[in-house]
Amino acid sequence: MSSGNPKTRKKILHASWQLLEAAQGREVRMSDIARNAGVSRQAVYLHFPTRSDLLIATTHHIDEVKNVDARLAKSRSAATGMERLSAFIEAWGNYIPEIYGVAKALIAMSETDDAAKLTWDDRMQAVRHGCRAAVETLEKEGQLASQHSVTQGTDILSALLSVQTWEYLTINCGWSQQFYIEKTKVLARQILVSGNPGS
Amino acid sequence: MSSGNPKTRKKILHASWQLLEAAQGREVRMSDIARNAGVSRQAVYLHFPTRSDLLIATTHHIDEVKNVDARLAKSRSAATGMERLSAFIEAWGNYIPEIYGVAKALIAMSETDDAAKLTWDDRMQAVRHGCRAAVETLEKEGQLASQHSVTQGTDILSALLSVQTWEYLTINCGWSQQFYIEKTKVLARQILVSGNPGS
DNA sequence: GGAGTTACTTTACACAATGTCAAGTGGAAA
DNA sequence: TTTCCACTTGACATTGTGTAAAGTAACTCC
Repeated sequence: MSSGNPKTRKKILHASWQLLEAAQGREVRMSDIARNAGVSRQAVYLHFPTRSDLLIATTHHIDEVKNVDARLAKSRSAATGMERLSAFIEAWGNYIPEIYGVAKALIAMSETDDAAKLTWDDRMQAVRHGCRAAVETLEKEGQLASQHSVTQGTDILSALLSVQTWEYLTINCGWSQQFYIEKTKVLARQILVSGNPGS
Repeated sequence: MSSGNPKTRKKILHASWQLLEAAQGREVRMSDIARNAGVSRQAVYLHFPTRSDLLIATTHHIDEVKNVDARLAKSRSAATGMERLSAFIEAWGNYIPEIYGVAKALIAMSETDDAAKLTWDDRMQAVRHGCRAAVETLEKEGQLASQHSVTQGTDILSALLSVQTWEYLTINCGWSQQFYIEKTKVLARQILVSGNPGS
């Protein structure tokens, strides 16, 4: 963060982002990123001491550009728990494909790198907060299905909204993005809302 | 398969299995496996030309020892769709922790190795078959929730029973194995069974 | 305008892990 | 006794990450 020209830093982050999205997180080397950014491999290491640092910075960079926080926060203004649930599923669910490549790389890195794991866990924590807010609202309205506590409902909803589940349903099962969003809303209602009004 | 003493092969497979389970799939090198098996690193390469081959063989070896097929098939003898659902969730859900370490390694390998990907996809296909059989039975009984088709129900159930979802709920959320099984049964009923009798 | 600073390039190398190669060994079978 | 088999030993190629050090071009400050 301290050393180097911010313009070069941005060039590197942009190249990293672009390549990771294009390759869906796979087989993107430091040298590929350097070449694509039009700088030497060592310039990358001047800005980001390790691959993990670069992946983490790329994640934060995308968050900033795409303004995730604001997008997720929007769901908080919904009036009812049901609306809040839908709004959050839309906000996060539609964000996943935009970060999928980088997320994949970061998840893979998490297996061996603690800093990467912290960054990803932090991200998941933010999603959990959104989930919990929706589930808590349902509970206050007396609408939460009796089968689950607030915490359990949060666990289940965030599992449903995990990148891994998104990946399985869209990429492996062939669901379209729109279908994934609609279906996830239906599932969340079936699971979390008492009386279960369905689709 | 052709060359080498079958006893040595088994020693290697056993060491591989043991180490992968202990390390939960992370940071297990060919040399670690060789040392643990009491053979030279090159002996491992004589039996398994690549790391991917060894992981694949280890997966098959565990399946054989643990007799997965028989365990999964057992659910097919259940009378009703609901019972079939429960039996399959128990059979597969309780198998996951037994293969988790090797599964993790194989999934990681799948990112870069086509043969590993084929092996893992094949495994997932077997799970899907079990899921589909249960969902189809529900449908024939007129019990399948109207929100989902057989294929969609299969997609959802297999997502719920994925290793990744198991990992998230047990390891990240702290659910016990037993709780995971019971909760997954409740979820499957909420999602798939019309009228939704609950827990 | 010369000295120093900054940001980057170039080149070289250390290191870890996979995978290859070839010569050697020890025991069992012909 | 010779031959073969299964394995060992040790050397090496390759790929990717990360480090180190010298060089360069532009810009800044007296």
